[in-house]
Amino acid sequence: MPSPRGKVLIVDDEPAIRQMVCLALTQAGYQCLEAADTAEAQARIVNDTPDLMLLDWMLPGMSGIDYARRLRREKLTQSLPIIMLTARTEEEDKVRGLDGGVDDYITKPFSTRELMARVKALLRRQAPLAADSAVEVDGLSLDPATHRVNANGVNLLLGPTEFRLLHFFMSYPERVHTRERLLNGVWGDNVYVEERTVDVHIRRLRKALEPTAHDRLIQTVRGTGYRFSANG
Amino acid sequence: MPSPRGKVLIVDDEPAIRQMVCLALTQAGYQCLEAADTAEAQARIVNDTPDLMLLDWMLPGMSGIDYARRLRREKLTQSLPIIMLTARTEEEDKVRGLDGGVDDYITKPFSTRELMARVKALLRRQAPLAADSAVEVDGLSLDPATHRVNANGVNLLLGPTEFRLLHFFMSYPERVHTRERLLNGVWGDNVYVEERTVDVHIRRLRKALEPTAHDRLIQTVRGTGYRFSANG
DNA sequence: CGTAATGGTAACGAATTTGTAATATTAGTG
DNA sequence: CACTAATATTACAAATTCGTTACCATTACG
Repeated sequence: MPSPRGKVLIVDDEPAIRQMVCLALTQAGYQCLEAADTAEAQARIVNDTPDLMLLDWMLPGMSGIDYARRLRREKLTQSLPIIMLTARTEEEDKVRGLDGGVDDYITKPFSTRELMARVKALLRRQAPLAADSAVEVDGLSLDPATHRVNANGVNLLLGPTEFRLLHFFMSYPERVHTRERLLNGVWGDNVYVEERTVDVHIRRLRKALEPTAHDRLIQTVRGTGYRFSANG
Repeated sequence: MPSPRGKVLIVDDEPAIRQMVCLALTQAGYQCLEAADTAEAQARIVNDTPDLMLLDWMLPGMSGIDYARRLRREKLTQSLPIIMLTARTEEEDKVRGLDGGVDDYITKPFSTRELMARVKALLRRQAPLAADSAVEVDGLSLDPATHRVNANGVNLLLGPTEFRLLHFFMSYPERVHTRERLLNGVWGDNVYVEERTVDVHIRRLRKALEPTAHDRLIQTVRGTGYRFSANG
């Protein structure tokens, strides 16, 4: 099952299109919000703070271009990524000149694959860059760029979750983390997993660190959670 | 007044488009060259050595795609970054399969903002890999200039995609590359191809490197992607 | 025009990973 | 020293990820 990646608002007066787009978005792991006109869109923006907007060029009342312009003027929506949906029948020249600060265009009819690619690309461009600098504690080093863990020169092999868990620990050492905090930081915010599952992955991480005795860095804080610390 | 950042050649038979693009490029500090067809383009390339080319998909005489292919075969233009301008009215399926010798695609209508972003991104990204210098790792050498791969003195035969894939790997060794990253770097941005396709080409590259056991350099990083590394 | 390359996708099985439950062990407390 | 709550460990089935092959479409080339 895909994990949530972001909220996308589709603004289009045709229910069929909204439905199709939403289905594709949902299957790709995005949360989908719908609006049939600019008034609804405005409400969605205020209440649900979408991460990206798909905006139809033609809308009843106010045109998509005019709406995009207005959004660019408002502080709240100034940096909201917008992908404009244009109909092929529109004159290309018309659309071209009316660039209202839109980030990308998609021309109908479009394939869901193309739509997904553009949504993904735009969201990534927007997302803050993940700090992937290497961390090192007490002879144990982890490098996100090469995805390698090294203990006193020996290469250690970790599973994906153990790798993320260790990365989290090494990024925030010397601090007690509750299981809930670990679940949020390592598994993701909206993931439902039993808290006991953390214990199991702690076990797996410890076992992986055993060969070089670095499992001592992971300490149990009874009644609270776990801590990663170089000090006994 | 912005300082010159590079020479960009726009090849399009519509004067209006050339003019619009050139205006935007000039304002952004690039030097702009124009060509209405492939003959003019050829002259510009020889005389002015542009750093990047914007190439219309449809041109009188020879199509942009065919021209791009030819450029890829010529030594002089082999590594000239190309952004293809495609009209959405073209069948999408046609465009999709077309050889990835092209570095990026932009679909008309496009915003000048998008165009600038892609030009900038491509020029910046091109810098490190643009060097035609040969790469060598652990007895395996690849020479972009002669388009040859050599393993312990034995000449290896790779398909075009496998060659680019290996080139990318050897240019950025040790780092993990997600499938998405590989698609962007090897196939070109904005090309809609399934991520699993990467697996297949990894397989083909591995098979090609098997005779000299250099397939060991390509490592799977489960849950993330692939890595090219001389270290176990 | 036919034949060989080449490229992308689907599909199936193998290997790995993951979450949960069941069981064992430990630490804290009176 | 027992008793309890919290954590550790193990086992296992479900889910995911990857390797591999086969297949079809397209292109290059004789």
